Amino acid sequence: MITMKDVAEKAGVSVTTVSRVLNNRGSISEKTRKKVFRTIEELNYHPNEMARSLMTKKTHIIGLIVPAVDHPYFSMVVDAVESLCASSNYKLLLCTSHNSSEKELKLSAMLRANKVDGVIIYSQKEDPSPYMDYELPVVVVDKTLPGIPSVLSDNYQGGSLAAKALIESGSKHPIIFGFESRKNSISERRIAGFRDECIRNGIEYREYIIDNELSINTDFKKLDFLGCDFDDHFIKMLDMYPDTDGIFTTNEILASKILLKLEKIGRSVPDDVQIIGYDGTILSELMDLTVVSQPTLQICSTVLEILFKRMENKIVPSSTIMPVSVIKRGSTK
Amino acid sequence: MITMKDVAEKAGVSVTTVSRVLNNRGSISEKTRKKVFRTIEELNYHPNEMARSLMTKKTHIIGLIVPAVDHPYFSMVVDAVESLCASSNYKLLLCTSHNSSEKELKLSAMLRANKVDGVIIYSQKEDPSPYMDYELPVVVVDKTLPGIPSVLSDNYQGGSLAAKALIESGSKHPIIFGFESRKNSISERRIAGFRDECIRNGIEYREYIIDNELSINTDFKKLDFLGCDFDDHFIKMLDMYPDTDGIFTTNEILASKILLKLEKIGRSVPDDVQIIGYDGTILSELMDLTVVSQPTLQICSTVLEILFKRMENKIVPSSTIMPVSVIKRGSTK
DNA sequence: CTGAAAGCGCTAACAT
DNA sequence: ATGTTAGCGCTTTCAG
Repeated sequence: MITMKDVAEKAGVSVTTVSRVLNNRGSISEKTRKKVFRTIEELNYHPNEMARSLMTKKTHIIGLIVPAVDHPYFSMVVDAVESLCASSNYKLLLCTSHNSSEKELKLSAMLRANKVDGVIIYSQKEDPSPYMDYELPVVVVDKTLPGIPSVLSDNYQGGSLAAKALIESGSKHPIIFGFESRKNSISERRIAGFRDECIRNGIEYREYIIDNELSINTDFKKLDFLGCDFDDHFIKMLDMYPDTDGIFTTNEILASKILLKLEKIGRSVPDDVQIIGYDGTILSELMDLTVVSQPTLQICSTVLEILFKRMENKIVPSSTIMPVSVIKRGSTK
Repeated sequence: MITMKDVAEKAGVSVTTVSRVLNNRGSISEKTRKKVFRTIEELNYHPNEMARSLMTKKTHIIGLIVPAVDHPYFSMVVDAVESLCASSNYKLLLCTSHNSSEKELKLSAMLRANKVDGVIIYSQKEDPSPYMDYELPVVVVDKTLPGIPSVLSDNYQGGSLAAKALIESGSKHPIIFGFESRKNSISERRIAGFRDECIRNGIEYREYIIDNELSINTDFKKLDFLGCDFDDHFIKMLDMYPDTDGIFTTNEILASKILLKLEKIGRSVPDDVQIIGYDGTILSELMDLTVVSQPTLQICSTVLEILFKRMENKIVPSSTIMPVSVIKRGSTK
């Protein structure tokens, strides 16, 4: 392995000079600069960023913890964060927590040990204490954690917009179908928004919520919970509320499943039943699904903006809420 | 920031001893070990992995370059690689090349500078020379590059299986619809397999290939090429071949678009026209699409296996081909 | 069983 | 304009 020392010796200068040439610091005669660059070429030398980091105490690496990458929404998030990092000359160390709070803790410790410059977490934790004396700038997303800056989209508004969209396009008996309503979760806010909007419009509020420890993200591929799979739950719901003519789900995957299932049992979408999902990834586009769309790119760029500010010890908002919007497609009238 | 020196001083031992305790090397009296661990706790000390890497010359980081994360197939890949890395105690530095050969080059140089232990590339390059004197172990995926170990799925077989599936379920006039047939590309192999299988079965080979510099991955969200969008091309194809009763596309996104489009223009799937896509991500599952499915997890684990071997300077196969299979769903009979 | 000293590859005062 | 020296936080001989 070629080091700066090798270059210095071969070029007949000191390592400091080589360092100066490379970092464009101080003043160097054009002659030595040329010579150094030539030797660098000849030796095919590449500076060691790790060694540099050890001195500068900056790795230019951002750590990102998401529940899974293999999920349309988070793949969008990861893509956005990576692109934004790259354009600010940062690199991305990517971790998946698989919705495990313990894994998240281990990963954040690992990121600290690896001296990343900042961390973004789609957190599972309810307890902020591990991040209080964490030493590293952190931003949590899709959740508020006391004392930690957070960025969320307006989930309450999302639920409300969904109800409004359904009602405005003629649904008399809308229902929300989904899972997980832990206090303070994003699902819970979406549900609340939906409920309140129904009530405001004088429409009976209906829900079919599968209260499950496994959230959608853990096992979104199976969608199999409490020993009872999606089909069973869905049929059960239709039995309970046979006059259902509008369904809101707190994510797109479930909405897609429902779309398919309804067609299979001979109920037409959107004429018979309307569907509105949540997220706004490529999936909803390809399925022609009406959705509440999150401004993912803007969310991520806000997150990074805040993280970068925190890295410079600037004051940042303790919480930032981004507005959502409805994208109307073929699953609603 | 707490360093080993702080721990050593407070515990009244040398840094060597602290290092030994941490790495479980040499022999340490139970008493000092206890004392050191206690001090570490008290001081909330966390070893600096960067500094350690500088000595050990191992970062335990793997670099991965994919065209995009925001794509169902690659999000699956990234998820698989990350999980496999994590279970081998490696971390993942994720990069996107956006199908640019120059970006790929810059990224691979960056990864080398950051002293990752190995690199996995979904490469865009035709020229292997940058990776010949790269110093780092590399594995390329979905492409062969002379002199660089590669892992691919059997794209020819995939095309052939697609044709076979279509023909066996009654298609008399199958066609392949897609883009990019650059020599040696994976699409080209899929097309070749499809063509040969048609010929073997005495069926007229038909294709509608949009030969485009922009590959599917670059702009898969728009699917808009040569100033002519998907709809135009698709309608043009149906005009050219009105008796089409089976369509094979070299990816799932296109297949999904086609599925929707056919329904819109009143042609029923699979009764009127059958569709078979390629990849086998969550998308095909949700769209109830028959596909040629890649064994993504196995591919990724093979890639890592080879990479780890290369990192130990073991001999590895120059190329490994994995078999694909058809998953039958609702878009074929 | 423990410590002193050297050094990983680089940057940053401080000289000259 | 350039070199000398002293580290960054850690591991690793080599002594004792």
